[in-house]
Amino acid sequence: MDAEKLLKKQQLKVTSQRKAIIRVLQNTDTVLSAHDIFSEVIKTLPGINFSTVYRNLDVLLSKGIVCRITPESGGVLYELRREDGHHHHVICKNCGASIPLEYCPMEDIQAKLMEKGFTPTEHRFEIYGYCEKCNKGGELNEPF
Amino acid sequence: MDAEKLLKKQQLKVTSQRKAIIRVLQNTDTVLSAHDIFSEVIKTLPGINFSTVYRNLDVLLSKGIVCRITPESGGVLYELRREDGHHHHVICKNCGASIPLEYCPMEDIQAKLMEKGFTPTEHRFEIYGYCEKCNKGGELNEPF
DNA sequence: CTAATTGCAAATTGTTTGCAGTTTA
DNA sequence: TAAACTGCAAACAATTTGCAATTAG
Repeated sequence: MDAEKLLKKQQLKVTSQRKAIIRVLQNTDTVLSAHDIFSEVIKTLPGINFSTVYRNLDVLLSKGIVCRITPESGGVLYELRREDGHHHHVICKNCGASIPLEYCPMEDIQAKLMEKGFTPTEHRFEIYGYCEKCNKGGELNEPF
Repeated sequence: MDAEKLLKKQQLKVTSQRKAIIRVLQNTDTVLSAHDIFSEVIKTLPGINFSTVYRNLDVLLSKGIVCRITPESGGVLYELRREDGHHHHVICKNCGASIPLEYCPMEDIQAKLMEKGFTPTEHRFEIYGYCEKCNKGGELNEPF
């Protein structure tokens, strides 16, 4: 779905800034920091401000258009949320590649938790490591 | 194990600040922010500085004495690392209670990832919700 | 005694806010 | 044209740093 449609669907005003941010996220299969996004967007929209990027990532997040990833090492990363249901991430520590994972561990333990009187509302499951490409050839970056 | 032994075992100098920080973590079963820890430690060690707390949390982390939790909602939380092997956390969003979980989802998919050429190095699995106590009675805090 | 550690103050980073002008629906 | 959105500059919170004095081994 293109940027404009995504925005309209969520009843958000269609601005050039929002379209640009979404396009950046659409044109990559890696997770990006707010800074990454800003420095990409500014190429096509030289006037844009950092606060606009932050504000829009927040609204996109609240509307479920993007999702947020917070690696143990710190920092906050974003990616476009896939429309096809709940899933988790496998993320390459070298190139940032984000691979969706269908498997969800909650199914296996939901019942057990409820038994103990704990009511789960959210969970996160993320896997970090090296993707096929980065495994093999060459130098590693370790950006996070 | 008492604070002093923990430090000696990791070949760290035993200072009153480090002992105090570890004791705070030992005397709770909830996850704590750096700020929480600081305001607790300062009660017994009035002169301690925030930077000392941060620096020491870093060394304790690197030595595996504490572990770090970063909820999706932001912020960084710490708790004493349990000695008994790998485990994950179930955390109450109301009172911060941290319940260890023996179950680890990696076993179930490790092989599948390797097949795809992905080499996992780390992972995280955290569950958030409400513990038995908070489920029932009373007002909720939602501190994170 | 020497290297590690601490307190202090200042710097830095990442993010958020108020406001006045601009744009979208 | 009203409400939403943006740029700007300033504020902010959390964390880090350099340095001189202190302390543990």
